[in-house]
Amino acid sequence: MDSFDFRDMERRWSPFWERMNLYATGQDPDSPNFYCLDYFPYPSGAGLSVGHCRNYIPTDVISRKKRMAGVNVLHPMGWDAFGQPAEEYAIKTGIHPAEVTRTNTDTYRRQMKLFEAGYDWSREIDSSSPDYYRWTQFFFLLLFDRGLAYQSDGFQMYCPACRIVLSNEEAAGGVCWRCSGSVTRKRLPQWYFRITDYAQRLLDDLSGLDWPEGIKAMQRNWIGRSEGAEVVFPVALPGGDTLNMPVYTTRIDTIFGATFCVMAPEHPDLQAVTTPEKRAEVSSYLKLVAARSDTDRQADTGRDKTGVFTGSHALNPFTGEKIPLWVADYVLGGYGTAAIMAVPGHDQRDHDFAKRFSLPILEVIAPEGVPRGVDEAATEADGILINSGAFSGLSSDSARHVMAEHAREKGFGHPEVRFRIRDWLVSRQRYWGAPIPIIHCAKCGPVPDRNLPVLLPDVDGFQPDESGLSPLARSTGWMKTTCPKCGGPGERETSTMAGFACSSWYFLRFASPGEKDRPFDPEEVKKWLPVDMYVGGAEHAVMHLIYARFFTKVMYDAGMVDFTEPFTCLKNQGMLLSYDHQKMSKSKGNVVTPDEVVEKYGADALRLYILFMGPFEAELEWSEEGISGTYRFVKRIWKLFQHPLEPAEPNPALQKEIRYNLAKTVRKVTEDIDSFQFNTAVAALMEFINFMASHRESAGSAAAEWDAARKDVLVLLAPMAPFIAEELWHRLGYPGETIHRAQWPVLKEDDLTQDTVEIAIQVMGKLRGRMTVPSGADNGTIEALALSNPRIAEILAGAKPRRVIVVPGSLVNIIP
RNA sequence: GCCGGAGUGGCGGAACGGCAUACGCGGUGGACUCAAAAUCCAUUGUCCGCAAGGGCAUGAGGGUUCAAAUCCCUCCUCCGGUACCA
Repeated sequence: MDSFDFRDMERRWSPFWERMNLYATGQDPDSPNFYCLDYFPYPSGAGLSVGHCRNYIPTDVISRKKRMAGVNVLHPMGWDAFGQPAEEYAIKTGIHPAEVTRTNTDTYRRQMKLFEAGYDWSREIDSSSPDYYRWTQFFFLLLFDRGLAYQSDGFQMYCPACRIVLSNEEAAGGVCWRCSGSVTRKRLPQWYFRITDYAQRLLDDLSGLDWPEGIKAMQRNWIGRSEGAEVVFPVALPGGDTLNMPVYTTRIDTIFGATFCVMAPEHPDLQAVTTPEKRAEVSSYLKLVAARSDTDRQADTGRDKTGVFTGSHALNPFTGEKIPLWVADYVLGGYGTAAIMAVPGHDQRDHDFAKRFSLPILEVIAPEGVPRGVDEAATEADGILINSGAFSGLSSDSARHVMAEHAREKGFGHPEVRFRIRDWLVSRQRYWGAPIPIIHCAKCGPVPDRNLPVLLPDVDGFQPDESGLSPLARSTGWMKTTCPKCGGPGERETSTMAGFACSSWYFLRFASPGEKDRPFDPEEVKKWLPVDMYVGGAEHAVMHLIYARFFTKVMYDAGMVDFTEPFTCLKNQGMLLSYDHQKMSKSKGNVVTPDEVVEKYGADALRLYILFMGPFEAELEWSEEGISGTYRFVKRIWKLFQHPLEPAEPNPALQKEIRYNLAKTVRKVTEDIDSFQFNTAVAALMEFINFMASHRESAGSAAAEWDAARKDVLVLLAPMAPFIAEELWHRLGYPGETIHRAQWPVLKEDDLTQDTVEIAIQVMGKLRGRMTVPSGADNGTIEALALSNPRIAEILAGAKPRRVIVVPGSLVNIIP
């Protein structure tokens, strides 16, 4: 018996498969196509941990199984290579980010090959290469030409630790997505993509996607559609003029209870409405607000509200009453119209504010028709309108329609749908990104530079400085150019694009990665896209996934693709915690690498453990004992397959049992892999191997069945443990160059029928016995057999059962 | 607060109306060994019992059903997301 040596197998088969080009993209025109994609990884200096394997091993298993089922598979890998860490490292060490990136991608690729993640490496892409980023720039211009890219000067989210501006998605919760540090605001001119134009479509199309509910819910929440009304409140200005101040409300039904209005500190008309007497007080309040970070301002919703009276009054167009206009930072500058009507009786935030500053509180909604008083707290529930003039008696729901229409007729408002999502800030004052292909001309304004790629120049240092300008601004030779439109002097835009721009179209590039004259070949894209199976972590619920959906819809509108959603089916792998119950991190020193695991237990054991340890989506913990279990499993298979077949008298019962168990296993493993239940697929294989091991001495009495079982079980095992499957396939002399091109076993339904079945006997729902009956037995026979069972007869003690329920093939329940 | 997801042996988990605890880990006893590792065999929810057998167990409490971990209602805990969005 040969001893088990996984290193020997890995040394032999890895190069063998590479030589035969096993993972090449399928090209059979008669077969269906399947595009299986992993999230575009950023190649960090830390390399891969076993946590990443929870992404890459399952997609590899799916791809292998599809290939064996005769499907053309596209399963590519590439690098989201632009980004801050490489640049930070470059700043520290002076090594060019391109070189850092090359080192890191080499490591990633090597590690992926270590556990035999089977990618078509001939399609590898790198978003930091000019061959790629010229097309990222092309898409920038596509958006620019369609009026979807614009420059604007406003307050941005800014991470002081990373020294970089952030999009709203990247600054969710007032926290930087990369460093988790708190975010401040900075006023800088920036480039935006008009994703808000697509808000409704981004929302509507979610419903048709086979994505985790949680991710869809997060996107709906982020898009944040609300239906309400805009109402104009005229404000008498100190100089005698009138300013029309629109406010947005979802509760126009409460407008008779509006006792004051509030502007956000950022409101553009704040200075105009501030009376001379209040000027000093308002400006010192603005200073106070500016000194507070956004996190302070937003995180603690329970803190005492602050604000200052502007001295002006607004006219409630429904009541004709003049109500004071305040400025307060609980009203946000970036949402709605940056001004609100405050209804303290029916909005708790307004209630808090009114209490603090002794403003009047009115009750205008009676929930379930009964006023309940609003002195202590606001009643936010819907109800019947009271104290609301002609509208009294209406329900909140109908009042919202009636009153918004009323406002429209009278010309002081209209129904309005608003979204929470903001435009996507894409420019970054950083070196290591795709340059924005725009030339600024004093005469023509921003002009597209269509001479792509606009190459990243070499610069002396990559360090961003406090000027808020990109390091590219220091490369004056590069920056100074001529305007493509008028030929006059022009200056290049020195911002680069956020990495999320690169990853918003990469899935298209994989269809035809070598295209020279266009971002992709439409024929190839038609063949492969949308992505059939997209797998990655849940952290990109809003960010990458919403940006990529937006890009796809823009391309659809431009007639470049014929689908509106890029990812048909999405799955999120669960996080893998380390053995100390904490997230793996370099600083905690608890990172487990695939390198050390493969060295000790081999790639097959690692792959099986990652699949077996628990449900694909669940958060799980790495365990050294756990992997020793799958390592033992691999060795058990090895031993079983070394066992010689001793000739013996045929045993039909055993033959049948083997066929039955094999068919059961084929069905279970096939279904479980297809539905991402890898843990139970491995368990089913373990059970079958255990079954075979317990019958190995008598295998000769069912030689044909035994051999068929060995062959099929190897094929079932092949996607999950490719090395041992290949090794044993060759040793046993099964046909074909490789097991990985063997036919996936076909389920033999007939083998699943058995002569007899075991039936559980319950009395009053409690298990009291078992019996074996012919599998075709009808309900009457089963009932009679159950009642005549001695143990059951004893329990019933001669009593005639009131009712008997028979579940064919499973159980019988007797109610005495 | 709101939105998602989850609570099952000592542990990871399986079963998602029909025999709870598959599979694995760990534990215990044994075989092999001078010994250990590796391997193999047996056993392993809990309580009562010598045993046969029985009682109790899927976060808590109700309900539907012949039958509930699974469906419905109320509540608790944990994880993730989000939060002054008018």
